[in-house]
Amino acid sequence: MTLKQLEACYWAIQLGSFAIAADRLNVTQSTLSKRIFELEDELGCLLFDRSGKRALPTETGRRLAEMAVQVLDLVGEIGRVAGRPSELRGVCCFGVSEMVALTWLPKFLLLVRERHPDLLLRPYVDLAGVLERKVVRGELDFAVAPGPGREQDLRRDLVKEVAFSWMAAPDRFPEAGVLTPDYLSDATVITMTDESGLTRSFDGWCLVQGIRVRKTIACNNLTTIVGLTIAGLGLSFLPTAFTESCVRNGLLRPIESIPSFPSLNYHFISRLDDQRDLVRVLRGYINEVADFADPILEWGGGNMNEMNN
Amino acid sequence: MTLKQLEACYWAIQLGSFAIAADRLNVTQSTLSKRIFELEDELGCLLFDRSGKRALPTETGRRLAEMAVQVLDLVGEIGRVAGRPSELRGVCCFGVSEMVALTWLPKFLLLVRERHPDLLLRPYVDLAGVLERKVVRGELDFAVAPGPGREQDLRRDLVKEVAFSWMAAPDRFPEAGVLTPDYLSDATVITMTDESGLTRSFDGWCLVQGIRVRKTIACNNLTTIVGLTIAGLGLSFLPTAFTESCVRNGLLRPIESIPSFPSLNYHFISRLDDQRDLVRVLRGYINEVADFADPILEWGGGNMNEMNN
DNA sequence: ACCGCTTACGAAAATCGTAACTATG
DNA sequence: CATAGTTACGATTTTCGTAAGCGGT
Repeated sequence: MTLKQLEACYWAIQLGSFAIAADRLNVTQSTLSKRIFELEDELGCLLFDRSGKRALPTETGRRLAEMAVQVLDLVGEIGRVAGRPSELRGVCCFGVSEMVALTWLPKFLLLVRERHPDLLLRPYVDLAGVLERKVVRGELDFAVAPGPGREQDLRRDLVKEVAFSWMAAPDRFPEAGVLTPDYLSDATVITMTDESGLTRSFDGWCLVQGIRVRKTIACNNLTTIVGLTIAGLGLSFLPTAFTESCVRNGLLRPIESIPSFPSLNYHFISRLDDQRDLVRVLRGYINEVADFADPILEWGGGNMNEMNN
Repeated sequence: MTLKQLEACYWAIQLGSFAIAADRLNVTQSTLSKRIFELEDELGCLLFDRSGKRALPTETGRRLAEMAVQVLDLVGEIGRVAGRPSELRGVCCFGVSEMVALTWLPKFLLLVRERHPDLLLRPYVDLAGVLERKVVRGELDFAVAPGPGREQDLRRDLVKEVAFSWMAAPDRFPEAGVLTPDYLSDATVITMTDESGLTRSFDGWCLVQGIRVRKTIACNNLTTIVGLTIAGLGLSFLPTAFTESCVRNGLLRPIESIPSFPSLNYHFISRLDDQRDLVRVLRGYINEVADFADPILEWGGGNMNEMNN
């Protein structure tokens, strides 16, 4: 019996698929299949029922997985206790919301490349809801996205509270004005599409305030929304820090609202059953970079100004 | 990190010697040394201090061993839960007292050879005290010997209570006599040597009875003692079952004593920290054969009778 | 000089991935 | 016919034992 076999069996059961488990362990499906077979062979009992299309774990398999995770946890702890510098290798697929991609991600990638040269990172940018589902399925190792999410059974660690505020092109909103529910119900609001954490937050806010917004433009791309807002197509709620340069350059004006738009908590989202060093270490790095990273975009180039008529 | 590495580190620390640990794991010292080095290399810290002659575990090494044993126990349990038939392989060195060697051992060896053809057994016959020390040192995987022993830190599982009685050649003791302390203090008693469990029991018995035996012949070989007793050189206390054929053939006569000689508990002796399947399974077999095995020797050949003058 | 551990090296075995294959829905 | 898992097979890698080496007592 080897640790690799136990690992293979455990993840195959947790993720419900040989293929996804193989991906996660950075081996081919053939290798994973063989490891599981070896384990079955040694134990002399079937761990999976292969009669159907998918391989379903048997009762024995499930019991084994429960014990296997204890073994794997212990082994991970041994490494930690011995003060191993956690040299991560292989491929790590993870998800980020667009705000994260445009602010924390670059520093994060630099940090990881510096500390773990043999780890290949594959960031995947999408809306929070999509990311969460992919983490649940095991297609992503983790995600950084605004919460609260819809999926249960995910571990969420607060990374940072991100302040949002309403924004508009300066000529679209009275200089000293305050955004009231009344005004809002008549204005065009540019939101992200449904799966987005921002939109979820917005919907909740409207519900609580009793506001019904009539005209919305929904777009799945935050950068585009900023562009549309700068172009004067409507109001939007945007991360304050993220749009700081726009405000500084006079492209956007933050608008006070009553009540103010709530800040949004960004989380490091991972599977509850995922005790891997990979996840633990990268979680730490995300926290590290979230405190300092600035947006990578400088808004306010010539073209933008030309659009802004 | 592999299970083999953890196993190597654990036993090297428990047994205090690479060489003995290697023996126990059925690998060469070179292999064990390399496994430990690989582990140290991966963890990036020393597990042993090699400055002296022996390799002494470092603090980190000791902590690792504590966690490693948990891992190994769990893995063993996984095998058990999955209903593995425990195919034992390699070499197993174990000790038996002479009584055991001449009664239970043959059936035990047959049983093991039948159920585990790939396991090579190396029985080693010696006195209980010697066996115990070798188990402590790790030179023997286990021993079957009469208790109570001297060594602490050994696990003792009762195998069987063995009845003893005083024996003498028929013409050396009055037919209907009863052995009294008085008589005993004047008679020649044939005992085993000091390290023997029988002798320990005898010494204890004398102490409690307040008997001081003046003339003793001490021999380290039970079969020889039987022969000496048959030859009429003195009294001895022998396992009742073991000498049954002698009594039947008129070579020995059991002598009632007041108080009677206590029975002796034979134990399966193993290290407290030894959770291996090997030990667990063989312990079961010993219990199995101890209930049925008869002595392999038939006493009473012609030569013996000639001696008995 | 002996004992205990390490190193060097070659043989044997295991591991792993590509690609072809089978079965299910 | 697309998806999920298995099998075949060859190449790389790992593992292991022999034998020599090395340092400490």
